[in-house]
Amino acid sequence: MNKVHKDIQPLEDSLVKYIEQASMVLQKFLKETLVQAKQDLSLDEFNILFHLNMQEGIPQQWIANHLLRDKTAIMRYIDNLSEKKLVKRMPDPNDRRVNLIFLSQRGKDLVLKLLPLAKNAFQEIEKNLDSDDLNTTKSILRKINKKFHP
Amino acid sequence: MNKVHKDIQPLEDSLVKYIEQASMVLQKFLKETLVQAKQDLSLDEFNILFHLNMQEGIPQQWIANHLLRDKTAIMRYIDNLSEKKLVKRMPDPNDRRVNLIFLSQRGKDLVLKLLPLAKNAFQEIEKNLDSDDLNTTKSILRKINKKFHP
DNA sequence: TTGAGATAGTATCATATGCAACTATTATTA
DNA sequence: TAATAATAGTTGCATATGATACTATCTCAA
Repeated sequence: MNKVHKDIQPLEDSLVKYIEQASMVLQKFLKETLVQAKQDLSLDEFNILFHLNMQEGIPQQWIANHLLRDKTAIMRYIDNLSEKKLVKRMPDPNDRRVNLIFLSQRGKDLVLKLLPLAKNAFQEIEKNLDSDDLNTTKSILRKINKKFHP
Repeated sequence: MNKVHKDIQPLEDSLVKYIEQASMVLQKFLKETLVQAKQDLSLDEFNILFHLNMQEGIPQQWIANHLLRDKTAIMRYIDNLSEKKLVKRMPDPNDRRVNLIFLSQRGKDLVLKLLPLAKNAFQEIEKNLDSDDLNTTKSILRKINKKFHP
């Protein structure tokens, strides 16, 4: 663990690497938060519930695009959430191919219960970081996201 | 897809969300780059090869810590890379529990071949982004990574 | 209006991944 | 020193995930 080739070192200091690392450590942190809250939910399921709290009646495919996941994965998450009576599928009257996903009352209650936890976790992440720098970071990441997922 | 609850909207604009998204779109982009290069390598395997090019003779556990993956995953990657004769395991003379991983000549050649591709991809990602802002972003992400993975 | 192609959701399969248990070895401490 | 704990690597198992192919429905153009 000694020899270091300097001409390759720059890849180590790359934005990509930092993003990947941050993504992983934050996922672990958020997973632990969910475990501590004793919720048997994956991060994606959690995410779906929060989306539904903002926008009810969205098609599975829309969720898949938004979360950048395969639609089969979304399908299974909705299956699980549905079994837990947290969401329900309703046929779209305008397009019979589509299921619109809605939160059940139980789902709404759960989101309201988890919201403070999520906010705490998010605040914990941004704590002690300069707010101008945070905005710069968000702006850069937004640009990257738009560029590669227009 | 119409009603939006404003009090929850802030979670949408969170740093975490941007990081997760960026991580996903960049992973997809880099995977495609690897596919186009006709290399049957996972991103993690690719990553391991690059690490080894900088620091030869590292234990599997060290790679696992550094890449934030389970050691069993690393084990399997090393198995694969080993079958492809890109790396070799050597017993650590100072600690007989440890395997030190080395690049083979074949592995070194492959890294040298892939290095320009990686650099291109990385430049493509950072293209048209203000370099001061990029540095700010890296700094913020470094702080987050250090905080959650000390 | 009809037929080709696109799209949403689903089922199936192969693979990837993480967890827990196990072995061999090393470190710690009583 | 002897006994206990910790660590690296491995194996097996359960689950997660993505690719593919399929059905039903819709869109669009000839």
